[in-house]
Amino acid sequence: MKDGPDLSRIASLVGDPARANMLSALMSGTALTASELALEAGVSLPTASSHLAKLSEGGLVTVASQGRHRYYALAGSEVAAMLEAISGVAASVGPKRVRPGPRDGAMREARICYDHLAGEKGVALFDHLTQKRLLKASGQDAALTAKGRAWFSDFGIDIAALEGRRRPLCRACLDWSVRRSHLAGSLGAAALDRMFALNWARRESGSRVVRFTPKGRAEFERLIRA
Amino acid sequence: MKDGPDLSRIASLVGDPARANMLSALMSGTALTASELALEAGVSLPTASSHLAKLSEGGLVTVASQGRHRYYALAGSEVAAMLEAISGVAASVGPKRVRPGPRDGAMREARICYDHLAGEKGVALFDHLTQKRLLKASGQDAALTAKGRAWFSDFGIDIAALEGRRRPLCRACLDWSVRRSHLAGSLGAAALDRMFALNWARRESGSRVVRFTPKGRAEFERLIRA
DNA sequence: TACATACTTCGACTAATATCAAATGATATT
DNA sequence: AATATCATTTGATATTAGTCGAAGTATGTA
Repeated sequence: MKDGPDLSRIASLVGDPARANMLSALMSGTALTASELALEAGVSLPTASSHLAKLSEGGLVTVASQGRHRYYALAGSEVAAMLEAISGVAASVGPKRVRPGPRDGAMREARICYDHLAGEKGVALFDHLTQKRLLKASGQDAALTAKGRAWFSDFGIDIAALEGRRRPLCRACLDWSVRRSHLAGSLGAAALDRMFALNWARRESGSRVVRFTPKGRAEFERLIRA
Repeated sequence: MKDGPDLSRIASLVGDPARANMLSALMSGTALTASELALEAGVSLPTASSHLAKLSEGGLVTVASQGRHRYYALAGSEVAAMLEAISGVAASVGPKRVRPGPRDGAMREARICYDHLAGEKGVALFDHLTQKRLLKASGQDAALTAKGRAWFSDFGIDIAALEGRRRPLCRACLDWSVRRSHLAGSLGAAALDRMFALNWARRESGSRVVRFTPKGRAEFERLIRA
């Protein structure tokens, strides 16, 4: 039938285990060097380089040369959304999860999705926002209400500064672990940054896990109960 | 890192051109036989059969034997949503669309997405519903308001009958051609059925295109202007 | 200039898989 | 029963694509 865009070209890029591992690693939102990605994928440097060339050629990742390093990153939040969608199917038709190890538990509670908070914590925040009518979501689009702007200002986020940019302020991103939405967009990124700044949580190095401090957990609870 | 579910397993299933064509064809929502899918994919019957076995094994399609035919269909709306997400990336990083032929134009205006209406018409309906507060959408989830229930009843849809089933009533599905959401779920399917019953539109055989009649176009306009 | 680090390209090997013809199995029609 | 249709299985082939060692390029450091 040949309708629509070429599915298989994109899908086959994700279809190789080494490349899928690299993309998964890049879901952390941080740009990584070719060596780091090689390690992540468990392949040699030349192999990784070849894969990265394909991903780059295919438009799934971007590359930025900085000195003798080359930093690779996901090409955009659309790519991230696609990866989450595939993860969702993979989880549902699934590999009969043998045993959800402790790492999986932590990932499910809170993790980085590209550059914002995902997992149960992320979904809880999103639910609070929509329920209290601070955020009006419609499909993948979302918009702050007047009350919502005030709420985020109280939280210490300068919304006006974010609105200047090309990137949409609010976005709803579907969560593979919980099957519900969490807040993405520049506001989602800013919210996570703020939590890091407040020392509510910190990133676990070398993974997507976001680990909340006891104090942070309590403060977060208060935030979404208020 | 090996986190989350196995991306590459699912992606590689979509990554073969023959299989991708089959899945695209199944996006029409109708179940198709192995022979039809072989034709669609441009491969021999044995080859198609082998691909279908893989897709079935992988959980992307279901099969129902009926006499000497075996009808294949997408395993669920989750799979359909994933395919749309991949299409979205494919369209955006894109194949530099040479020339959007007439068929592409018709597909963009109105097409079947699994079993509901997609394209500009589908998005227009969804926008109307949320704007008039007939539907409350939050991420991928959506729910009818009281006003919304009345509205759909007026349109001739028995909502109570739909609610009995396991399938969610309302769902927001992201549209690759327009990059916005349209109405999915059992209600989305019922709405499209109703339009067919009212003779507002009919399917173009052998494609996903939904072609509106002049009368149907006018009635549809009135419906979402009211 | 010499040397080290980060990465890519080249070349050869290997493994995986898409492909179809022919045979087999299963179901309907006569 | 005999025959025709639809589909899967088998087996054999060919192409693709992932893999890494070795060599080459580019950038930073001594």
